[in-house]
Amino acid sequence: MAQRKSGSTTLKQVAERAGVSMAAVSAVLNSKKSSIRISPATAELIQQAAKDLHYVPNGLARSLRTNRTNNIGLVFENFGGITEGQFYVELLDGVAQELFKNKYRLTILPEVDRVQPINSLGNGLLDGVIWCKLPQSPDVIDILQRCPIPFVALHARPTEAHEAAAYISADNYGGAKLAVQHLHELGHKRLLFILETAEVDVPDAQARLAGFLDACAELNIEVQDQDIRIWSHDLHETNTYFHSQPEHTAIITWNERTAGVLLEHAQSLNIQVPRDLSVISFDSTSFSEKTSPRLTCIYQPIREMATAAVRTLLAQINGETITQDFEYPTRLDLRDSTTEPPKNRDWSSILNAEKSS
Amino acid sequence: MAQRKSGSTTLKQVAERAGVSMAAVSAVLNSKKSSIRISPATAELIQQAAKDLHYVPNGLARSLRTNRTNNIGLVFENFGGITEGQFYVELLDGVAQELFKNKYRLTILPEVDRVQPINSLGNGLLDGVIWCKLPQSPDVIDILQRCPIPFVALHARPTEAHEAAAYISADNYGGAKLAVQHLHELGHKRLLFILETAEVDVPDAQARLAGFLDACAELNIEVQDQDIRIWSHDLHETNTYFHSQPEHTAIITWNERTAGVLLEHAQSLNIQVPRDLSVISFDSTSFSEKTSPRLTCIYQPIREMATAAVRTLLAQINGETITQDFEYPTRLDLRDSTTEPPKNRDWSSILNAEKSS
DNA sequence: GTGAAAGCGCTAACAC
DNA sequence: GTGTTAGCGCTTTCAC
Repeated sequence: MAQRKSGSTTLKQVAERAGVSMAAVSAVLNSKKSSIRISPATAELIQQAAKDLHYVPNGLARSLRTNRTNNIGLVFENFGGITEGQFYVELLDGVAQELFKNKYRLTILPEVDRVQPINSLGNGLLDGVIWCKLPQSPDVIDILQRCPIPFVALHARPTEAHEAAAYISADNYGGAKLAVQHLHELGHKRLLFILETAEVDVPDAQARLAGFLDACAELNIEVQDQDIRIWSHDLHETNTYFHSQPEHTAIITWNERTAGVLLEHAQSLNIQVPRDLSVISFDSTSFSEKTSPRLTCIYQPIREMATAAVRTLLAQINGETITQDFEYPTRLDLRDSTTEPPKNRDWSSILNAEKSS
Repeated sequence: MAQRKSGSTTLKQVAERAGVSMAAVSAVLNSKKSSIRISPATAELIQQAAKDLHYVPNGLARSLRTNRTNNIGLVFENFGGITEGQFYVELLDGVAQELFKNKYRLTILPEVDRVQPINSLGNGLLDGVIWCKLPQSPDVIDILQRCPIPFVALHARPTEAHEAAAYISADNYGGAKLAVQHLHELGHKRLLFILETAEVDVPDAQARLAGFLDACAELNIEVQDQDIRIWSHDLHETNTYFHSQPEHTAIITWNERTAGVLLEHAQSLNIQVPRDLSVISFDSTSFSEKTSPRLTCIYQPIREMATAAVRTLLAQINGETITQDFEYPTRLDLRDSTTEPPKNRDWSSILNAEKSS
């Protein structure tokens, strides 16, 4: 056994020292509208005793009694894998700040056990849960319906278990459309749409893909099979791609990191963005100001969404049953990585120049 | 009052349904070497009853009883302000992964109340604490000595309250020296050392500054007052600096974000890095591969340090009283942002070219 | 106004 | 081997 927090003083000891009852101590220290009233003199006495003894209330016991923990859980599936980039920093920070402001603590949950999900969610430790990028699989719907505590899905879209949770999402469908429209207005006719292997199943991906396809259909942009790709970005996909001398004049990427990798590769191959190739990404955090060229992006308000998720959750915890969904609008953040399509792009001379250099 | 997790089944109900005692249920479900032994038949019966009732143990009650929460706290002072960049992502992810592997949960703590710090640390909710960038102020030392739970300081150096905690740090002193040596070997004689306003008081900053000064002294590099600056990077410090036509031929920055901002500004002013100016930064995460030019860095093993912090803490929690400190070596990661000092740098022509463009 | 006592759900020591 | 019971530390109802 380790040296434990066993030595700590209890409420009982404070009561004894002050010569009053436990109830009196509890009432004074919680300073709530209690049924009992304490004279200022004894209140002062109690305060002093508590101070003398360095009394600190045990949160476990209090929570057990009150059924309140002031602690909410945040689920990141794949936390370890995809935390690269500004997206998760802003999301996490947004959630944390809003929580702290309201005197709540934040617990990060590892992947929720799909077999015994309730073990993490229903064990009394959490007042509520925010689940990022909630997948739409049947087992998750099952979890939702059996979840005994308030639940908010962030960056996810309503499922069949719609009434069991509130959903906070960005208009990814509309965002993808904006991207296509922007490229269409610039004159692009052949687009590449890239998804990320690790996140191909998240709700945002499906929405963006749908938006891409619909916008292309509306604007008479032809879409072939090879115009939609799923990359892991750890193989030589990019090199292979460029050396296949593709017809695409513009690429829509999954996120800024993905775009960053692409920009790097392009640069090393002597491909100039946006002159030879336009690139547009999702998210639009401070990262997109740091790439060269700066990234044109579809913006989604990551931080606001995080704040909204917390507010919705806390409202639910406080008994408001409105499980209103929110879909945040996206917009185009124009920077320097998109322009008109190249007139006479000659892949071989571009790639040859690279070899000779 | 909200709809609460009150409806959940208790161990008692399971016992009743299985027709056995509570003790039997507890023993079976915890499957520990208990003093009591259960026949396989009744064990099966109990398992079934628990399953039928969707029983999930209440963690609050269990922790209250066992004095164990399987939850550790992570303190980020300034969490909101300085979370930009890869440093915190790697740190956080490193801590989280190692914790999850050991069946611990992670709670993020907002700024610890300096007046009543024990309220967050001694309230029974946490088995231990990791405090990032622990400052060396007297009140913090006081907190340390009164902290009732195991404590590890990450990215911090031993204070007077040395025996009260374990310290995990990188050799920032040596790292700063490496940076100066590298620049010295390239021929630089006038160096600028930049610190960050928000973090000028963290232990790493002091160590780096000391390393910088000592290395310069050893290598006969002159250091004047204006060669050490504290920037907030939200003003026009950089512009003012460059337009003052400084003599420095190389800059050592606080972190990659800082360096990134600097690179951007330089580029917009037509200053070419590293031809006109060498830049070297601390940290060396994946970010430094994405800048243009790629950043030469002093590497510190952020993730390993996070892992070590968790391991040390868990060891302490399990009763090992060794509060061994670790100082991780740093190294130079050579990339493209440093080279020999410019021979005849003409600020006016560089900055004029910018105006005309 | 104040104090005694019940009990949140669980575990572990101790009788059977 | 199995069941009974005493609390962990707190809040809150109910008599005084």
